Amino acid sequence: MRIGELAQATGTTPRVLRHYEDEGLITSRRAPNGYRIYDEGVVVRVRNIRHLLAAGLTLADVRAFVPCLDGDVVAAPPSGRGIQVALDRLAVLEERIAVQIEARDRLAAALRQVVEGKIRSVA
Amino acid sequence: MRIGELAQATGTTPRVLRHYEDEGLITSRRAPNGYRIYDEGVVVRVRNIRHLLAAGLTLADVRAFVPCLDGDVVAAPPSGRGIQVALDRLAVLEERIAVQIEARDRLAAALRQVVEGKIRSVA
DNA sequence: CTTGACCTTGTCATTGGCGTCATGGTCTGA
DNA sequence: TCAGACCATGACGCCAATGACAAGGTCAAG
Repeated sequence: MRIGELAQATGTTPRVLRHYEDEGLITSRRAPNGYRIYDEGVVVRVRNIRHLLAAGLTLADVRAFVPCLDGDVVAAPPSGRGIQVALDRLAVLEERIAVQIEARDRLAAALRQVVEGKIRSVA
Repeated sequence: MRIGELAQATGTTPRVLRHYEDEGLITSRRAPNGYRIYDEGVVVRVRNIRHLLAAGLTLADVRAFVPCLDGDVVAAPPSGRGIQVALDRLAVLEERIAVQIEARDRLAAALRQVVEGKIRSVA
């Protein structure tokens, strides 16, 4: 299949697929005219990449999963290194969430005070 | 006071303060030699900016608070527009947090499955 | 007079995953 | 044979708040 078809099949864009290739996450053969040609299996591979991204990993993280991207990510477990990367990323996510929650609470608290002050001053 | 002193007094850097000035959040007089000169009050102002940033607002958001940055942010309530901006930003924060939590849960769930699979296959 | 600590403006780099041109080759159907 | 749909590479834009330079002026102390 060609890049446009793969894009449609995976809900992405040609731009995205070329980017993944630049990043070494997928590969392609070339037709005589230079067009990229993909095997059917790449569909699963791209979907797995999208799953990992949706789970909060970065493309760099995903590279650690390259060896097992062609199967079901869950069924075909990643290497120990892949798991380690995932655990690290999980920690990063937790940290980011904690920071944002703190920020939200600060903002909400300040806002509450302000609004209450306004209410009191009006009442 | 000069920029270096203000930076120290507010726990920032000269770079940051010039940026805030470019963004119209603080002002300064100039000494004959071109150096920026700040009033004491600017210290509070910068601290308030930092508070708002720490609360997850952007510099653009902070601009809506400019009129009330010289007092205690909580004691001197912002304009209705300021409150609206803060509320909008709060919604953005909530949304971002929700997305990240979802991502974290997905990753954690996938990881749990993988690890359990590994354990079962070993046991 | 010189070192060195301070200040000035201006500009590029960073982080991430793409979107969006710009420019040009390739192929297909009417 | 010509439009129009597809493909190629390459490079800049974005969002945000700085960090990190470069190249230069200013001033106090030794």
